Amino acid sequence: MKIGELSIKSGVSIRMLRYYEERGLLTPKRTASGYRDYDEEELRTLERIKLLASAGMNLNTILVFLPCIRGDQHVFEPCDELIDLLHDQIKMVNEEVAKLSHSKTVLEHFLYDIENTK
Amino acid sequence: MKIGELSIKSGVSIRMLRYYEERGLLTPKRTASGYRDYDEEELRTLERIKLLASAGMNLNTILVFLPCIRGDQHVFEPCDELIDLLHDQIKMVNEEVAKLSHSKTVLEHFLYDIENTK
DNA sequence: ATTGACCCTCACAGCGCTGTCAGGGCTTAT
DNA sequence: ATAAGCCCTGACAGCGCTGTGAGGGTCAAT
Repeated sequence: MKIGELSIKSGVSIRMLRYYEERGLLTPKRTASGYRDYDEEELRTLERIKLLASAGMNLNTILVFLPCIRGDQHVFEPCDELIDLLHDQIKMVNEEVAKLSHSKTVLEHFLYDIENTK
Repeated sequence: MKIGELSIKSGVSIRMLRYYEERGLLTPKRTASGYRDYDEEELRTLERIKLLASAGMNLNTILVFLPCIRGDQHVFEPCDELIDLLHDQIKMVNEEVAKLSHSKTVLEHFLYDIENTK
């Protein structure tokens, strides 16, 4: 399957598909004329990438995490050391949430003040 | 007070103080020799900027919001139209939180799978 | 053979800050 | 007058993607 088709199937832009390849996340074969040629496995990999990205991982992190995940989203053996990475990631998310909840407090405080002033 | 002193007092880097000026958030006087000369009022303004920034506002937003806030963090009259802006901001924060909570779900799902696989 | 739709690579731009460096003046004390 | 320490402007770099454009092949149908 050529890049345009994959892009439509996956909802990932052509630009990004090429970028994923550049970063080593996808490695499609090439046709004689140099066109990228993706197979079904590649599509499944792409779904995994989207999943990991939706968990807030950047591409560097995904790159090390990716080999550890099967298409059905379960993890297999040789990746025990990634538990730490996962905990780090969760910690980052928690910190982000804490920050946002603080932001929200400040904003709501403003709103309260406005309504009590006018 | 010169920029270095303000930087230490406020905890804001010299680079950022100059940037705030460039963006119109601070307007210090100048000495005869061209040095920035900040007064106490400027320091108070800076505290307000920090507060707004901690609420997740970017400088563009702060720029329109700033004139509406007194040093004691209360809002005054002529800024009613900013209620919308505030609601928008809160909405953005809520969306961000929702996104993060989804991320966390995905991550915890991974963790669960790892622990049930090994 | 021509056209249109698709593909290729390379590379610049932009987000919203923030650091850092270069090249140069000012101030104060010795 | 010399040195240390501060200040000035201007400009480039980097984060982590993502879009877009240039310049140029390929493929399928007509």
